[in-house]
Amino acid sequence: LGAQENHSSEPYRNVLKTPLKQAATSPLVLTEIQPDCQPLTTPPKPKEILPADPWTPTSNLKMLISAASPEIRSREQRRELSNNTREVLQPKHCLQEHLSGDEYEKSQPSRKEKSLGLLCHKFLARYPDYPSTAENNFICLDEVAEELNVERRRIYDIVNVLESLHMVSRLAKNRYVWHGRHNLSKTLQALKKVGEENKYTQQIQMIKKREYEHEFDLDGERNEETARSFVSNEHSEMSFVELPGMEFRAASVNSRKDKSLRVMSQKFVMLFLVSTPQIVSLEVAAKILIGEDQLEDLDKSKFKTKIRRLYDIANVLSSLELIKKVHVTEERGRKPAFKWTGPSVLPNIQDTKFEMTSTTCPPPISESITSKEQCSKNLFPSRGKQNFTRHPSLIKLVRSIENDRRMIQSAPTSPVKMSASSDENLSAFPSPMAQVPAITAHQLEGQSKKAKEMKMKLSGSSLECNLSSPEVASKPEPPRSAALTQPLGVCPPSHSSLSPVILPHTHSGVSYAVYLQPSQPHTVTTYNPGFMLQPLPRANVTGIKSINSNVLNKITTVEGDSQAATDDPTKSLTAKERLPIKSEAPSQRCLKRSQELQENNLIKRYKSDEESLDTSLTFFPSGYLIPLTQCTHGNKAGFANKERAGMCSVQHTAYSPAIAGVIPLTAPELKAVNIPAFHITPLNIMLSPTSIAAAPVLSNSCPNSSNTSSAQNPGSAIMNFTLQNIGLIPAGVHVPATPAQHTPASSQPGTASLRSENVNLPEEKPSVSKEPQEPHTATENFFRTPGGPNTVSPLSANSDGTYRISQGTLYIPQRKLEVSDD
DNA sequence: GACTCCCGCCAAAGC
DNA sequence: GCTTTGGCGGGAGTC
Repeated sequence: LGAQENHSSEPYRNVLKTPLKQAATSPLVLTEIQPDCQPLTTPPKPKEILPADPWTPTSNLKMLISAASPEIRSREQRRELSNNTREVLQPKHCLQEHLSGDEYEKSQPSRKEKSLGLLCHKFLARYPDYPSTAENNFICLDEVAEELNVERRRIYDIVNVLESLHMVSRLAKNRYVWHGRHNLSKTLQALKKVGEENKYTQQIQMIKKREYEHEFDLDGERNEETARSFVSNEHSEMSFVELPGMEFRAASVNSRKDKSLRVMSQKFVMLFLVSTPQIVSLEVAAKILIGEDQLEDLDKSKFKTKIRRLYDIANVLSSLELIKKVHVTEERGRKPAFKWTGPSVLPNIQDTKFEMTSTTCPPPISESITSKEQCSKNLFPSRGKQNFTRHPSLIKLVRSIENDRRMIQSAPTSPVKMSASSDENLSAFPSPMAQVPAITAHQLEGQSKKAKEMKMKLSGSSLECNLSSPEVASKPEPPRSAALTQPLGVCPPSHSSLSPVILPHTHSGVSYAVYLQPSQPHTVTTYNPGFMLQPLPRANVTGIKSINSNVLNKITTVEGDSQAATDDPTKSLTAKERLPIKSEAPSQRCLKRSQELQENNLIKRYKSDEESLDTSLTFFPSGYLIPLTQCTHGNKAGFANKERAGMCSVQHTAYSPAIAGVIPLTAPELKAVNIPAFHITPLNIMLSPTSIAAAPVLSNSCPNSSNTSSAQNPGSAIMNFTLQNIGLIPAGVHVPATPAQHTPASSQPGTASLRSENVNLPEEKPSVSKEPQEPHTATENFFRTPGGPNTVSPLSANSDGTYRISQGTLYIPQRKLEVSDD
């Protein structure tokens, strides 16, 4: 068939392009004016023209686009041309015979002229973006293929991608219906949501992390944790995301769904929608798609095939002007990538509403999960299978999150008003879409929701900490003390005047984030030995946030688009969720490499990325919140109660969506990673009593925290005393706390003392404790000397009343900061 | 030599 | 059993 098609179409093609090759207008213009084009006239003999006037790609492009327009030729005319094609077939053959091989070759349209993108342009030119229902929007593949002079196979490529966006839908054999862009916004919203739920952001980060580690892998070892993640998702797959009323009925859709161009297209789009900036390299996309297939698919041929398909998809998406090709320059050179240029997909309004209110009055759970089910069909077909990025240890966390969520939602003070008018998604995804297994969707939702809740709370409680987020920054600044009354605290994602630094525990599991005064050098901690993390400018902070997206990305420039970075303010909030994937198996090697990278102009690159990432939110501003995450560390035992569990869940979600912070890690696993963003130099970290503000954040849930509700220890007392003294909590208000991190401060700007201790380490009093202790939990590991597991480094009191962190390791979500000695 | 991606084989699904 | 779909990868054109 293909041979026949080619055989007959080539002459036709020539007939079409000949009269148009002299068009002077640009392709785009031609596309616009096609409706006014006159019917094709009899083309001059190619023979006469070719020698003297060789076609240029541009002219051919113009010609082909124009030729493809349905307005140019009426159906009768097309039929006539088709007939003419047969008539001229013989002459063409004669031409071929008369022309030399080279000449005939030249007479053929160039490769570019036959590109899928161009073909798609022609295809799209046939139909209005927003067709009226009254119109006859049927598409007959045979007809289209004939009219566009291409094999039907090529039309399938286009249609499949269009199907993924619900711009067309299959009606019957060889027959489709054109929907145009009517469903596009809904589709994109659905895709974005599914993408978020599917943790594509984390997957991207994971891929980048792997790249990073591989690139600098000294011994060639594969990151076991990462590999395991891939394996665990070996059979993970995601089915086609449908919109109500547009479900696929053909068995073929499902039978080949796993590798369908449709599904691939949707996934590809999802990557853009969840990325910040919305630039996705083919390599990363291919790896993610492969990762969802099978681990063994990582072989080169499969990879190449995936890349081919992505090019196919990208060409169509480019024609739709949803993406645009760019290049990202990394350490290893230039890489092809695409930038999203389509419409901004606003956050799910329902979710937004939920975010805004759920902290105190979440909506009924059934309502909140509805859209999830509706927007994705069989997102996770196999409940037993794990999501791509979901580490096994996440399962428990997710469940606890859900339990907590349910509990919260069932609370008597939880009436949530859902704005019907704004809830487009609900109406957008009615019951027909409710095919997503509720549990997982719910779990995922719980995670994302909690993250959002945290964000909202933070934005409201952490003052102006989020300068890079206009929306957040503009919010009224609540009393500082209010932060303490809130169950959760979130680290402001970006540079702020108050940099969270310490997280003292409370018996209820609430820790506190202490922010460094803006005037203070945003020194967070030090890296041993003799290194210190130097604060980076805001842009750099952003870079830090995404050590994944930046450092790991190693993107230095984005060619072809000076505005590579997204600056859509609407993404600010969601960006908070896009925390880098937790370093699952960070190694010292990474740290070294980080330093190397640092020396290799990373800072400079961050600067170059400043613009592009300007609005990106980070969870690691220069003065930092030190989350004591360990909710899952060890287990559920850490969840002394649901409340705590919930808090922890939220924390995890907020600080490190995905697996970050939730995977039980051994001390060795808690090695530093993603450090490259910091400049490390020796320094003490101290906090001035007058320069700190505290916000409650999730506390750690020590596995052995059964005694967390026990009488307060000195650490708690000191913490309360300190908080009261600095006005962070009203006198009389007592924040029960387990002996944990405290926030002693000094008046010495630029330095801060940190303390960390575990409830189970009574000997580690908040004030002074120099007895090394084997870290048992993540919290303990927060301050651990690099020397070994038996070298917990508690704070030590200075003579001036400040506290000092001795050499050790400070863990921040997803990354470790080595604390050096004085 | 790497990047792009057209082309069409051929198998699965549909009818 | 024929037709429709569409996965797939060779290999050519382009950079």
